[in-house]
Amino acid sequence: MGALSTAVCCASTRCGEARRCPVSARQVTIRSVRVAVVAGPDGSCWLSELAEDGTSHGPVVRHDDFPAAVTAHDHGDVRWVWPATAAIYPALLRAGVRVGRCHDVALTEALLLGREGRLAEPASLAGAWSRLRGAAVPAVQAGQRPAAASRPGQDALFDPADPVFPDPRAALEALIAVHADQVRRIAADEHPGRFALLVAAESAGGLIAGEMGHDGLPWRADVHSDLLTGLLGQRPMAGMRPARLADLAARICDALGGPPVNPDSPAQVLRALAAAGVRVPSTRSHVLRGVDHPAAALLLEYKELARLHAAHGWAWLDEWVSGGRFRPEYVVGGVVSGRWATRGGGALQIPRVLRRAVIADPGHVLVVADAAQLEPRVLAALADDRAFAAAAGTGDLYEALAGAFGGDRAKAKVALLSAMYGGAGGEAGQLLAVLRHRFPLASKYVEAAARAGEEGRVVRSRLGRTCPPPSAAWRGLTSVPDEPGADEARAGRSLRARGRFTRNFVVQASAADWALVLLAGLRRRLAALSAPNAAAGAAAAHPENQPEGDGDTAARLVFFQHDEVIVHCQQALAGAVEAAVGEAAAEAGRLVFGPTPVRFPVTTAVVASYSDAK
DNA sequence: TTCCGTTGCGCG
DNA sequence: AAAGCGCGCAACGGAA
Repeated sequence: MGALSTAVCCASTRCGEARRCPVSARQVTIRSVRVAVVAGPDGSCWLSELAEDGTSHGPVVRHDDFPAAVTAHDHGDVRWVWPATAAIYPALLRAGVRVGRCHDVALTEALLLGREGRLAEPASLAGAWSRLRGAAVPAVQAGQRPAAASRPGQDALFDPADPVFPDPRAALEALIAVHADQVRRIAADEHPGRFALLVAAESAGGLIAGEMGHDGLPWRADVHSDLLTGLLGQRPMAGMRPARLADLAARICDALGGPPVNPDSPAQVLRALAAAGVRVPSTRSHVLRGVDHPAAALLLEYKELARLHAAHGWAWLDEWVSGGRFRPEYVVGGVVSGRWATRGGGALQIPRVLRRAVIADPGHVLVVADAAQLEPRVLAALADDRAFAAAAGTGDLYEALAGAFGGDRAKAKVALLSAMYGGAGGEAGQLLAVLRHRFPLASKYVEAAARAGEEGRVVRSRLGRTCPPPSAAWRGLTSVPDEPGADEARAGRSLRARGRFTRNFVVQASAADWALVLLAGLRRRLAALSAPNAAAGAAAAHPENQPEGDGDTAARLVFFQHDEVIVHCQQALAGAVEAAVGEAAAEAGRLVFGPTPVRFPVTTAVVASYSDAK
C-alpha cells in the first residue's frame, strides 16, 4: 500500500462545505461507491473513497464531525467500509444519522476466519492487519469462547494508546489494506457470489442490530408491572419472595412434611421428595408432572412463577426498560450458526406471558411476521429433492407430507424434526425409514452432514458460513483406535453428538442465512416506505435524520428472533409493511437458493399488542 | 469473598 | 441402550 495523500477539507464544518470535498463530489456520478472510514479523536473521522475491488483509493480526507461527514456523503448508494459497526454505529445513531449499507470488517473477518478454520484468532481490524503483515497476532484471551473472541470489540475504536494504530491515518491505511484483502478472499471462495451475499447480509445485520438496540422494542412497564402483581402479589423488598411465592414455598414444606426445604434448590427438593417416598431422577418439570404427590403440583406452580420473578420480574423491568422501550444489545453472529445472540436482557427469551406488555405507540401498530416451518423448507431447498420440494411449495409442508405417513400430519412433523435434529427415539426411527424411502435426497443431505461431523470434518451453510471444527479434546477422545472399555462408549457418544451438531448446523445456519437476507431486504424496503417523497430531494431520502422519539414516524424494525420479525409503524403504513415483508421473503428465497419450487411463506399479523399475534 | 460447574427453564 | 439442535440467564453450592 503506497503512501496516502491527504486533502483536508471541510475541517471545521458540518455538512454544508463537506459537499464540496472531492469524495462527495465524485460520488454523484458513480453508482456504487465504497468509502473507508475510521474514527479519529474528539469525534473526528478520516475517510477515503475506494474502488469497488478495494485495490485503490482516492485522497484521504479528515472531517471534524463524523456524523456530519457521513450525512454529507451518504446519498443512498454508498457502502461504508469500517472496522466494526458495533463500535461505530451507536454514536452515529445517537447523532441521528443512519446509513444505507456497510462492509463490517470485523464481522466479515469472523466469517472468513471461520471458513479458514482459524476461529480462535481475533477478528478485529487489528488482528486482521497483524495477520496481513505477518506480524504477531494479538492473542485471544484464555478462556474466551471463539464467538466472543470474534466479536468486534473496543479495539475497533480509535485509541491513541493502541500500539497497533498510533494514529487514525495508520488505522485507515490498515482498514483499506484489510478490506482489499477481504475482497480477494471472498472472491476466492468456492461460491464467491453466495459468500459475498453472506458478507453483505451480515454487515446489514450489524446495522439492523445497532438500530434495533437504539430504537428499542415498545414496552409498557405499567402493563408488565400489573401483570407481575397479579401473578406474584405486591412487589417485595429486594431479595424477598413475593407473597404468592412465599405462600407456595410454605405449602410445599407442609406437603413434604420434613424439615424446611428451599424450593429453589433442586438438591434440597430431591432429598425432601426422597424422604417423602418419591424417587425421581431430577426435579425437572416434565418429571414432576408424572409424580403423584401433593407437593408436585405445588412445585410446578412455584417453579413457573419463580422463574418469571427471577428472569423477568421487577428487577429486570428496572434494568432494561426505560422511556417505554426495551433496549437489548443484539450480538450479530453471536451463535455459530449465524443466529443472533443478545448481551443482557434476554431479549430472545421473552416469556410468552409478557408479550402483552409489548404494545404499539398511539396511532401505531406492530406488524408481527413469522416464517412458517422455516427449517424444513430450508432443508427442502438445500436437498433439491423434487418430491420434497414440491411439498414445500405449498402452504402447510407437514400436511403436504402427511400422505407419505399414512395421512398423519403429526407423524410427518416428527419425522422431519428427527431428521433435522438427529433424534431416533420412540417411533422416530420408524418414521425416519419412511422419510428415507420416500424422500431419499432430503434424507441423504442431512445424513451426509452428520457423517461429515462424525468424521471430524466441518460443514457449511448455503451461503458459506462454516461450523467450528471439533475441539482437540474431541479428536483425542474419538481417535483412540479400537480400545475396548468405558472410553469406547464415551467416544461413541461424542461422535454421535458431533454428528447431530453438523446435521442440524446445515439446516439451522442456512435458515439463518435466509432470515438475514430477508431482514436486509425488509430494511431497505422500510426505508423507502418511510420516505414517500424520496424523489423530491436528498433531505426527504433521509427521514431517519428527523428527531428521535415522538417526531420519529418511520417504520422501524424493532424485534428479530431467528424466524420472526416485528415492525413498529404508523397504522396507515401497516398494509405496505405487510407487502414489504412478503416481497423481502420471496427475494430472500431467490437470492439464497436460486430457482426452487420451495416457497417461504411468512404469516403477518397487524396488532396493537404482540400477545395478539398468533 | 469470588469463581465456576451444574441444574433448570425461557425462547427459536 | 439411547441420547434429536442452538442459545442466555438465574440460582445453588462447592472450590479457591
